[in-house]
Amino acid sequence: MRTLKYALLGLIDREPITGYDISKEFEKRIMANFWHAKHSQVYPELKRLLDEELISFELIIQGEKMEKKLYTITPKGHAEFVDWLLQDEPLGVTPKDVFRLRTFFSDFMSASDFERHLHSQLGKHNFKKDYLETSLDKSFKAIPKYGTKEFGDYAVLLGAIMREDSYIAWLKVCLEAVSQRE
Amino acid sequence: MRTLKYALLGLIDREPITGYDISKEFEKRIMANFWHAKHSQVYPELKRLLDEELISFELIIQGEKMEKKLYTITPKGHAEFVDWLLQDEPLGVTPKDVFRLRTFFSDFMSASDFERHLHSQLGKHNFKKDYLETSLDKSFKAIPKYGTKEFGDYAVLLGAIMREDSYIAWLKVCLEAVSQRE
DNA sequence: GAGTACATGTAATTAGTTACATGATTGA
DNA sequence: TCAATCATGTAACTAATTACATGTACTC
Repeated sequence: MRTLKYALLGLIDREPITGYDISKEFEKRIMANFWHAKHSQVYPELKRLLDEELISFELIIQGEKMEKKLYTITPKGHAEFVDWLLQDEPLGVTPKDVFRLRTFFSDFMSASDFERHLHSQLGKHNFKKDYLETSLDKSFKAIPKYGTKEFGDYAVLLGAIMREDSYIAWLKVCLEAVSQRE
Repeated sequence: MRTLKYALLGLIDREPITGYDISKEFEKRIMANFWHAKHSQVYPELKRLLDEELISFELIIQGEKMEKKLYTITPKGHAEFVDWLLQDEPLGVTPKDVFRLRTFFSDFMSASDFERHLHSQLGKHNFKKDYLETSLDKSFKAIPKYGTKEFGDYAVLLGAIMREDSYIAWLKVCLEAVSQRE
């Protein structure tokens, strides 16, 4: 389906960007909440998009001689991106989740081992939720208007928080059920 | 990380099962809510587990001459599985989500195109949620006790419903925000 | 001067998908 | 007898990760 292709085209369409900054976006910025790719996947894909004439770049010299490539989308690239954006896809496969897999097999664990697992997960998801909520509060004083980049940022960040909330609620229900065994 | 290996070992540890039934479990049964693999990935992995002596099989003749392989876990396989089960892993990467990706880029769409997308997603997730809720109601009259296979089934099914609820709630918030633009 | 972040790539391997391939059984 | 499902596999390809590889710039 080449989804990475469209993730890159969209990012570059937002504003000119380097491969390094694209990788950072996937690793720790807002996009990390719904897509990811290592730099070793990003650079070859950028080369491919260049070959397909969907993007172009300008060489920038940073400091004395360090080169960086600032990528810009071409009209052809923009057209392909918007075309993809409007497509309606069937619901994809449910995402894989190792912790749910462990939960499915929880009858092979003692109750105390499973409780330990649940507390550990709860801690991690609470931490992540707090981080996301702080990001939201810092970045948005009000709900951005639809049609702006900020709206996209806001919507996916809110979605990520709601996803964490739901995961945390599920973990608590599991904890409750385990602790109420006789 | 070879997670598929442990998914297979766990399933086989639950009760002896054929490769065909494992594939069905990943494609449309309860495991599909948190893991998946095509039969073309399952069969080679089963062969590998055989080589590693973690599982063994018994040939069953179905009808006149159709052969099927009923896999059983070995003591070595059980030990490796339980060892994996107790391990605590860091939170993995956030799952990829194409619809969230499209939402992130929603400023490249007209409001009506984005609304159409949201309604389409809403329909799909509502359908899935209804299906999951029906499954839960049909299979469980009461909350199963911890320590049974049924508890694992129940916990992950409940988690899947909560995940759908949360996704639906997010889609509704987005719809609200788009329709309230001036 | 040392450590961290910036910046860009390739190579080897593992994971996963799509397509190819074959044949038996069951129920309408 | 026809279609759906049962049942098992391999081949070719795409996607993604881990490891290798190199060098610059900035801050303390």
